[in-house]
Formats: sequence, structure tokens, C-alpha cells
Amino acid sequence: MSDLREQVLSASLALIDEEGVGALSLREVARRAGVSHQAPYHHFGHKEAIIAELVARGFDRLADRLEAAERTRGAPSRRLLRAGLAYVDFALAEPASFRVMFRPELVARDKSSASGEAGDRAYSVLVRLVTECHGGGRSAKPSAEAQRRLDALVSMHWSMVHGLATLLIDGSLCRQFRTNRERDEHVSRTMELFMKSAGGRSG
Amino acid sequence: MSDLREQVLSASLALIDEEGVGALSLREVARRAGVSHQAPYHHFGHKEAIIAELVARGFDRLADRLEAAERTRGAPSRRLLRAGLAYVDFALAEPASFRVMFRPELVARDKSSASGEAGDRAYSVLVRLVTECHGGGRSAKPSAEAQRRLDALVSMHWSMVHGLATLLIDGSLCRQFRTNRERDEHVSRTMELFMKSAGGRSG
DNA sequence: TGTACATCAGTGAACGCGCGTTCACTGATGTAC
DNA sequence: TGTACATCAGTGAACGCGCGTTCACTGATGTAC
Repeated sequence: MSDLREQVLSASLALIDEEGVGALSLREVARRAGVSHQAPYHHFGHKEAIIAELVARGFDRLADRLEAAERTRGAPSRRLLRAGLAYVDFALAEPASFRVMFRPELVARDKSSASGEAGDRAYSVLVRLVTECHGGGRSAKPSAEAQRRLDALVSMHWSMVHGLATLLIDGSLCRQFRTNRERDEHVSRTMELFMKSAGGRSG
Repeated sequence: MSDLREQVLSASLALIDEEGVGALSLREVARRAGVSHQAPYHHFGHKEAIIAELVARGFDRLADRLEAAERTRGAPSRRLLRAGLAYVDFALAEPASFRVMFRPELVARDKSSASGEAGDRAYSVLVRLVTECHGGGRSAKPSAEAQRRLDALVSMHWSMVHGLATLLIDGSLCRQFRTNRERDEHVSRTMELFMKSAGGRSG
């Protein structure tokens, strides 16, 4: 049952991993799937549809990981830390997905699309956790000033984990690590340091 | 002299800005410079050389901005904040340069190359400022533990500004801003919040 | 001052290539009666 | 149980295109003697 669809998607991710997004071509993907270069058209109307599907599934898996972190036990700041680590782990586990998800020129991603929904789902986890950490309890509606502060906090947390993930998979930060273990320890230290300073009332 | 050389470089940046790195082609660049598609070969041996030059010049200008921020007056944490803002400003002012600089698959960038040197120059500013902010004065050599802490702090600062810059130019954070002014204010608030928490002894 | 030659920045035609996409087709599987 | 037809996943040839790069050339400028 439509095995080729899955093969096309995983071959695409492998190709992006090896040679970059620019090298993604329908024909090469078909070649890797061991199939004629016309065959993928029975599953995807055009090349961009493959990318759109990769983006949608990527955001879905990222949102799943973040929600799993949110559901763990512990103080809000611990769960926020776990969500941040989950974000970085996702990028390291699926660099091709991560890259394609944040390359807006590749595929239009509006709110109503599948990837838009999953993206919102991921973003919402962050907003909830940050609000829980720093917000004034369950007060009805924050003041404009408090809202601006929360917005800045959300941007700060997202920027930090996104930057860490990006620098790691692009190799800018990797030079100093000899092993994955060294790298993971550095990530943990950096994230914990960040959470300790960013704090929040439960930190 | 060699006016075409400059024209090729600026046409390349414009093209990347408008259509993304993937759309950069020697022929289109020549077209925009109003010149035959063979002409650029008199200034660049091949296409990759254009990108290499863009990367090198980009890192050079980034390093200049960071060093300028470092030279300003004020407490180390104020200067670190200014350097962070300079980093984000650079990305917003030259998104095409910024993108190309951190796309390692586009061009090999080793330590000895021009871009490698400028990259080190930029990185050094960050290390010096962070050390000044958090390091134990001018002590000869920090302990292994203190060194690890400094490494984590450097990663934290770099990740934060890099993530903020990346999310801004990729449009992930931009949806909420109606004007550049709103965006700039948000960036300032976020950066100041970050510096206030990250602190350091002079913060 | 003239002449011969080298250098340099450009032109324009041509190459081979991989690409996305279209077309007409084949053969297997399901389904209505 | 057979037969006729529709659907579906695939093949393979062909299209036109833009690309990077090579080649042989032209005309202007500089320079040695």
C-alpha cells in the first residue's frame, strides 16, 4: 500500500542530509527509490508537494516531542528546560527535516495548512510553559506591559534553543567536540545555565 | 577599476535576497549586471568563488561591527549587549550575506581562508566580552571547570543572538510586527531581558 | 614619435547535462452484474 | 463462475529549459625600444 510514498519521503530526507536542500531533485529521489523518475508523480503532484509533506511531518514530530516534554512531571521551569532540550534533540536527530522546516522560500506555509497547524501546536507549548514560568498565575488577562514582557520572554527562549540547534547542525559550534557525548554535555550545560539565569518564579 | 567585479557581487546579493540562495546563478547575475554570461569568468574562476567572496566580505563586515561595539564605552555587559544588537542588526541589514555565511555546504571555509580569519575575529569579540563579563578578572588560567562554564556562556550568548537573527530574517518571528519600528523595539526588549538575566558581575 | 607586441576585459556561439514535467502505454487488481 | 470495465501504480520516451563552463574571437589600453 503506497510503499513508494514513504520511500520517496525518506530518500528525500537522506538526500538533503547528504547534499543539502539545493540538491533535492525528483529524479535523484526516484533513482534512490529504485523506480522510474515518473513514478513519484503518482503520489505527489509536483516537486514542491514532497517538500510540503516533509515540512508538515517535521512540525508534527517536533510538536509531539514538545508536548511530551510538557506532560512530564516537575516544576514548570524543569519542563521548559526539557522542552528546550527536546527542540535541540529534534534538530540533531532530524537535521534535514529541521532545515527544510525553517526555509520559508521553499514552500509557502500558511496558518490553515497541515504544517501551519503543527507549527502552531509546537509554538503553543512554548508559550504555555513560558507563561507558567513567568506569568502572574492564572490572572484573567495580563496588562499590555506584562504581555510585552511575556512576548519578549517567548522570543528569548525560542531564539536560544533555535540558535543552539542551528549552530549545531550547521557545524559552527561543532568544531570543539570530539564526540557526540561531549557535544551533548555541552548542550546540557548551556541549556541549564540559560534556564538558571532566565529563571522564572519556579526556577 | 574592475567595476564589474563589484557589480557581480552586489547583483548576487540582490538575487539571493529576492529568490533565495538556490536561485543564485552565474548567468542571471551576468544578466543583471548587463553583461555577457561569460564576462564574470574574468573576475571569478568559477561560481563558487563568488560565494566564497560574499562569505569572506560578510564576515569581515560583521567582525567590524562587533569590534566597533566592543570599543564603545560602558560596563562590559553594556558592550556585550551592544555587540549582540550589532549581530542582529547586521543580519537584518544584510540578510543575503548572513544566510550565505552560515550555509556551510555552499563553500568550504577553513581556518586559513580570508573568511575563516574574519569569522575568528568576530568570534573572538564574543569570547573576550563574555570573559570580561563573567570571568574571574585577569587570572592567568581558569580552571577546567571555570573554562567549561565560560564555553557554555559563550554558546549561550551566541545561540541567543544567532537564533534571534535567524528567526527574524526567515520570517518566523516577523508575523507579529506591523512595522520595522515594532520589530526593533521587540528585539531591544528581548535582548535587554536576556542580558538582565544572563547578567554577569557587572550587569 | 612610431612601431610591435603583450595584456586585459569583454563578446557570442557552442558543449553537454540534469532537471521538472507531459504523454501514451502496460499490467495487475478490484468490482458490477 | 465469467465477463466487461474502471482504477491504480508503474514504465519509458520525449519536450524544452537554464545551467556551468569552454572556446575562439575582438578591440582597447599599456609598454619596450
